[in-house]
Amino acid sequence: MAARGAVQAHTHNHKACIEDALATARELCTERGVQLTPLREKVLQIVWKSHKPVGAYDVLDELSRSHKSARPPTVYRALDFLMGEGLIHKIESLNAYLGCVEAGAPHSGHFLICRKCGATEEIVDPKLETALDQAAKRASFRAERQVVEISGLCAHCAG
Amino acid sequence: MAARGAVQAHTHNHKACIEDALATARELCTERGVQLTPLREKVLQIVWKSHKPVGAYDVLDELSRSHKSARPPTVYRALDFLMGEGLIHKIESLNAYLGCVEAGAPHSGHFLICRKCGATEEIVDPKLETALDQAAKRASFRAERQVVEISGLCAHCAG
DNA sequence: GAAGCGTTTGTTATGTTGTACCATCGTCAG
DNA sequence: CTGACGATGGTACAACATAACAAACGCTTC
Repeated sequence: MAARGAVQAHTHNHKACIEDALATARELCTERGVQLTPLREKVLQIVWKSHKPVGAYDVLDELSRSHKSARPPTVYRALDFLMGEGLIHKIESLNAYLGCVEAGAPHSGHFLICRKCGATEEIVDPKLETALDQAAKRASFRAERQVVEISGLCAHCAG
Repeated sequence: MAARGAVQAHTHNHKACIEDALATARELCTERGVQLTPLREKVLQIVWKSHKPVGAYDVLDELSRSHKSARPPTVYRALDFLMGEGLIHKIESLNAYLGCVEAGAPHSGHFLICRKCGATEEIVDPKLETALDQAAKRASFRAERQVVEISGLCAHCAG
């Protein structure tokens, strides 16, 4: 199995990566007694097609090929479900969605977004978690959700 | 003068706070040889009316009172200018804009957003900066911009 | 003061992202 | 059977943002 949390978008076996994500999603939904319907699974698959965040309307375009009746609410409902189950994240600075590499563990994701190639890596970094918690604590703030999106150039594009 | 970087939205003298921000903006623009026109200054003032992020269309509504010809591009151009000069920040998770408490020092802002009262505090935390830089570095990523938006409950609303 | 230029603003239209709302359909418990 | 619930179908619209071009303004130069 591919290492999680440190996926190298430019070098890994992506087919296995998608399969892995879908299998994990199926397991989690079964455990939780929620329905990963064909529609939802298809949307999850579309989001996982690359390691680049994908817009809701791009999902819609792709989804329309197999689900002619798909409309914006169709997509947003599926995306909301998937986010609720922690299977995807929304990248706020791009208004786009990305498969979660740590599905099952409830968390806000932290992302490195390459502005050149678009590849976006979800990082899991305990030190960063701690620093964020501490920063909130110092301000007497009760943190519930963290949006951390660092954009710049990935190792590949920075050359 | 109010402490910067640790403004307590529920307790401070906000009139002085706005005046201070506008004065700083005027100085900076003069130094830089860019024009803080009446329109731009008015938009800056509107954004600073509270410590809550304000949407572009809310700015438009308010701006329309004095500038009848104001349209969406009017507002977005002013907001773009103000962001370019580092006088305001965009809160990506809310699609809204907030006055910058550290105008003059180029930086990505880090924010604590109360989901109950909406008050949003820009924090300046060197440890957090370092943790973010380190996280990017560990992934061989060349960071250019950081979006850090922590939402939850402020000290006031958490009781 | 007229011509040329860059910056700012006016103006219309449109593109992109996201939701409200109600109808329909299937499944399952009572 | 029927009522409740979750999922999907479908229409319309709200909210956020930009493209493209015209007009006005200040400045310099001749």
